[in-house]
Amino acid sequence: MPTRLSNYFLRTLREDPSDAEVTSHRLLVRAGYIRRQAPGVFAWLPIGLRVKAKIETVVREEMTNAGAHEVHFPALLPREPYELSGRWDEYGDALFRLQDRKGSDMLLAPTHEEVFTLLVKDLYNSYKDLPLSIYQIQDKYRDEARPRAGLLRGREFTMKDAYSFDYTDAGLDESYQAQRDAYERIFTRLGLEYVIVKADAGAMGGSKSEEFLHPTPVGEDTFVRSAGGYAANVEAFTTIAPPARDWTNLTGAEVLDTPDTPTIQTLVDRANSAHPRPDGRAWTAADTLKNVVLTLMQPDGTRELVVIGLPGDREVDLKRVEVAFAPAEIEAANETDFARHPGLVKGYIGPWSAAGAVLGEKSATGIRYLVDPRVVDGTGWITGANEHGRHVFGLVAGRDFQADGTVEAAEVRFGDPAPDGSGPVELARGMEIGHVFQLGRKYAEALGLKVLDPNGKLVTVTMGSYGIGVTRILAIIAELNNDEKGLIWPPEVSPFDVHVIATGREQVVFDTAESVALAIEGTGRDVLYDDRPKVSPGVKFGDAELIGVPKIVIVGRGAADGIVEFWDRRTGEREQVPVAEIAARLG
RNA sequence: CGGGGCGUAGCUCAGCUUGGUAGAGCGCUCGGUUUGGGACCGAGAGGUCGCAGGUUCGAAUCCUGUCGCCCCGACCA
Repeated sequence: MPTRLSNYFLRTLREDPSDAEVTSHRLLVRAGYIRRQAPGVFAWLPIGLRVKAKIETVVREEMTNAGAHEVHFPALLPREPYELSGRWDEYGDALFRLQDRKGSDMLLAPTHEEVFTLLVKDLYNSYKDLPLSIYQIQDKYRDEARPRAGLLRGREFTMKDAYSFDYTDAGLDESYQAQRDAYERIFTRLGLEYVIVKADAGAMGGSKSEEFLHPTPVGEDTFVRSAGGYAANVEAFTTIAPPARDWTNLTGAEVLDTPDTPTIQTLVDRANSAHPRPDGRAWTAADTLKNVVLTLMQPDGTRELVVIGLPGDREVDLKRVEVAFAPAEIEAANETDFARHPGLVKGYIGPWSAAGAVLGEKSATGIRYLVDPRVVDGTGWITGANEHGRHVFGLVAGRDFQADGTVEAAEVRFGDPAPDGSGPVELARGMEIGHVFQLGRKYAEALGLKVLDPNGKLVTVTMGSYGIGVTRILAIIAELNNDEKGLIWPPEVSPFDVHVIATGREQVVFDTAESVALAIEGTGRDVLYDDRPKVSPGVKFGDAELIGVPKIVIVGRGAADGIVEFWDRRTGEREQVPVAEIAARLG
């Protein structure tokens, strides 16, 4: 039977909801697909559920094609597995934690690596059982600091998460590739533009990781790409270190007075006026070495000071720093930190002073000192002399100071060279719609998942994890497919295939509409039939446009003559069609 | 966590500056008319003005506190 609007649980709103800003959120609420329950938490109404199911169908079909089997875990889980993997602590405030009546800690899962691993451990113990790929479509919970943009960034969201289990690295590569291929098919079928970028494996652990980003200015990920085909999340971008230089002909370092120069700009100005370069070229920010003091807060509560040295024309990219020091949290050093290290003179910090090394694990302060990869041996810098109002000029890396290592902390800029030599990169914004990871043995090791290999040896299983944000995809599709009147669904995900409208008061209209709806349904299509009596045509047309089913059939004034109208929601074109031909006309 | 905005009927909002019996449009109910672009007439139902305290003869309105929501930023495997 067609779904009849007269008794469907659907209520459209005439006006935009006041708490919805972004288009997808606004339209999905207004057209009766979802309702907000709490910040970042939404209820799904029947028509919304249909769209969600359509997307899930595409995902399921491609998971099946990739050889993965569907399972379903609870969202509510005990603490223990997450304690064993370390994520109970590492996940921090983003984890929804709760206790049962006995006081046992539980959580609402942000992802399910641990329990999938334990399930396989329970049931499998031979290499003959592998490879294995299993997946679920489940709601995930993350207590985001600031949920926003409706479904695009919620605290509860539906995700397809798949996990692969292999006993060899080559097997993992194959399983990973199968999921990656499936993702390409899924996004292609859904008509979603995507870019595959190298990603940081982050706190998930593991090695190889790629993100599927949908390029959009409202995306919250920044990625870089080169004309030569390199693509990476900025968090995963690696800087090419220039070759080390010979310093034998460089003059010695010299401490000079530079009063009132606490910032790079004031320093460059003062250097040019008071201490011009011998070769006549002006000093620039790139000649200075900026030293930023940060505090690392480890999950176990330990606090460490670290100083990062980078060219003065580069800003620190906090996201990249976070990645570099994960899972530690980064904070700016506070007054207490400076008070504890009188050797650091705020505004004039450098790795060296007339008295010797100031930064580095073997220095007077013992503070770990990491530098940007561009700070190679033989490069000379203007940097703080650890005396108020004084800088050291011509301080040469490798000769005058030693760093404890390099760190990817500097911002990535337009024109920076791609690490694979494929040319300069440009920056763009994208929204993460999928993520594939080679987890390796982190979880299997922590939870003891081993199998006997062909030689009878116990080996730790290697895993992959693969996520797709189902509800986020739904929101992006809505974001991409609409006009000022409402939604316009792509056929593959539309809640219904055809929307039949009966408009008029004569019985023949409703009789005709009824038979047309049934006839169309008879061809295997889902039909939404607006059979509401006493609702004016304007309202029905408006609702149809808002709801966004791409194909609309209007049964009205031509009904008595056996004529109905086909209305293409996307183009707005209308066409008179004899009743007998309408089902065929729908293609 | 920092900055900004907003809490009044189911929805969207006015009223607050300058204190005096709670408003509009839409939606909803009943009766009637109307039916190809959000119709009309008549009669209705519906609100602890976010919450608490204070000032006052009297508070939606002024003061203090508090809670919540939205937006920007920070944060975001």
